[in-house]
Amino acid sequence: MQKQIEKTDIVLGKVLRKLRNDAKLSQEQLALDAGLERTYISMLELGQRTPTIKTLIKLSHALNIQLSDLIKQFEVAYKEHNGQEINHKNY
Amino acid sequence: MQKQIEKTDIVLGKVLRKLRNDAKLSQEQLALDAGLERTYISMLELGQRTPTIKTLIKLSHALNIQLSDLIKQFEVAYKEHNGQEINHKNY
DNA sequence: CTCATATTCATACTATAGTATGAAGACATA
DNA sequence: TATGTCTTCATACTATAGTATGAATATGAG
Repeated sequence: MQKQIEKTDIVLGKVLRKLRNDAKLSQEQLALDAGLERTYISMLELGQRTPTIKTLIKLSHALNIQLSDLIKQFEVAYKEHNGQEINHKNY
Repeated sequence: MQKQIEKTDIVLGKVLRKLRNDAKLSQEQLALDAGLERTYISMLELGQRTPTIKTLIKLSHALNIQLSDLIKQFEVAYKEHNGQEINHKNY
């Protein structure tokens, strides 16, 4: 019985990856800017970790975005993800 | 050297308490609705814990509010808290 | 192909989020 | 005083967030 990966984590990971790509940062650079670990960024983007609000604040700073905007994008992506599930394979 | 309580946690705790009072819920009722522990709600409101985004989602559902709205209120409260620090003792 | 950079995987570890229980304090109301 | 409801405190525990290191895999440029 391996660790269950939850949809919220998957969706959040995708949002974070998009924001990082938009900012043209590597995972390593983002990790440095946010004061986090290289591999932890990877795990977050893969939906294998659930960040605390403090970690999200660090990330939003490093990504030069408001935390509430990050969360808004998460909410939107979460709804879209729901709709997709009916007809698409998600990968 | 006791555990350092951080401002983000203090501010978030105050926001959560206000939202709960507005919703006219006891800590115990909110805990039940959100699927969390009675005492954990207390610790959150006292700024002694840093919730994950998953926990915040549970709380926002139980409080019948959008997560992004909760976060917005946090951001506003955080700025207000900054302003106060210059002239007031904060308690 | 080679070389460099970016990302993922594996593993082990430390710090802290969140559970669980009970008792102590606070604050009303009778 | 007493009784009930709500909140905090104390303590111990389990689950998981986040660190740390190195190697494996992927991707892209020359």
